[in-house]
Amino acid sequence: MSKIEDKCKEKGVRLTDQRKVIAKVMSESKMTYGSKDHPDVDELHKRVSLVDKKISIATVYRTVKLLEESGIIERHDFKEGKSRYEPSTDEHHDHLIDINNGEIIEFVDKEIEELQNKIATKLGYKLVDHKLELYGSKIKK
Amino acid sequence: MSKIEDKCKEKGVRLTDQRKVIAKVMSESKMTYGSKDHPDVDELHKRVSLVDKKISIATVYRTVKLLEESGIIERHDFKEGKSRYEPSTDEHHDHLIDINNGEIIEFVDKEIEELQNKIATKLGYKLVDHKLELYGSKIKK
DNA sequence: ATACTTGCAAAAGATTTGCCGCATG
DNA sequence: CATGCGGCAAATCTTTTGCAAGTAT
Repeated sequence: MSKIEDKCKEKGVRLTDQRKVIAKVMSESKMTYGSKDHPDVDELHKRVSLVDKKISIATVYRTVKLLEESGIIERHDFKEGKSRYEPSTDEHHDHLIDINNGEIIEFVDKEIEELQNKIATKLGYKLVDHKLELYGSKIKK
Repeated sequence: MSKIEDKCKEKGVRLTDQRKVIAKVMSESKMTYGSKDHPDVDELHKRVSLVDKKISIATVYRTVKLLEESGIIERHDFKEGKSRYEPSTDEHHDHLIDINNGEIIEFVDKEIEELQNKIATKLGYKLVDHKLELYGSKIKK
């Protein structure tokens, strides 16, 4: 059983056959496609279709929405017209996107997290969520 | 003549009647609607229509795209389905979005800018662009 | 004349939804 | 039985584009 399936049970999200396939595909995302994998709905649909070609793209849309609202996966809107998804992780991370080839590098930086909290507080707000994306090009050596 | 019109001339962007109206509306955005103003295309179209109701929304789309590519205005994709725009400023700033009412607070923080540069460099990238959005709720006193 | 702009409506791309049959508790 | 779920196609929403006519250089 996949990690995401586990989390669904914890959160009381009902697991149908279709959802199990989608959960499995999401769970195996980085394992199979590398740490830079952040598939969009179309890509997810292609992958689940390999397992069960009857699953419609509408179901994929409905499921990622459900999983996102349950905090099980995360949606990102990088500078394209569509959303990309990844399984939620225990430790929050941010993204650096290679502007030349679209590669996504994940990073964790405690200092920047604290700083964001400090800024929000200074402005009179409680920080609930945040988005930090760096866009850059590879330095050649 | 509006500030944005000025910048168009500097950059060699041709100024048609329609573009002048759109430039004016963008220039007066924060002056007229407050520092929290980041209108979307639909809102811009409404505002330019008050000046000249013949201007089509397609022209507004084409013009904001042009202005954005020229660096004269900036596009933001906050967590909604559509883009919002604001005139470019000399000093870079980021945004805090009130999750309860959608209000946008702008802020500048040198420290966080430096930190981002440092992170990109450490990862072997030259930082070209970045996006930082904080989402929070107002602290009551 | 040549190249750029615009308005209109149609097209496109991503996402949502109505309907209805099907599955599940 | 009652509620929720999934497939399909149609609808929606934002944004882009083809075309023909108009404008500027």
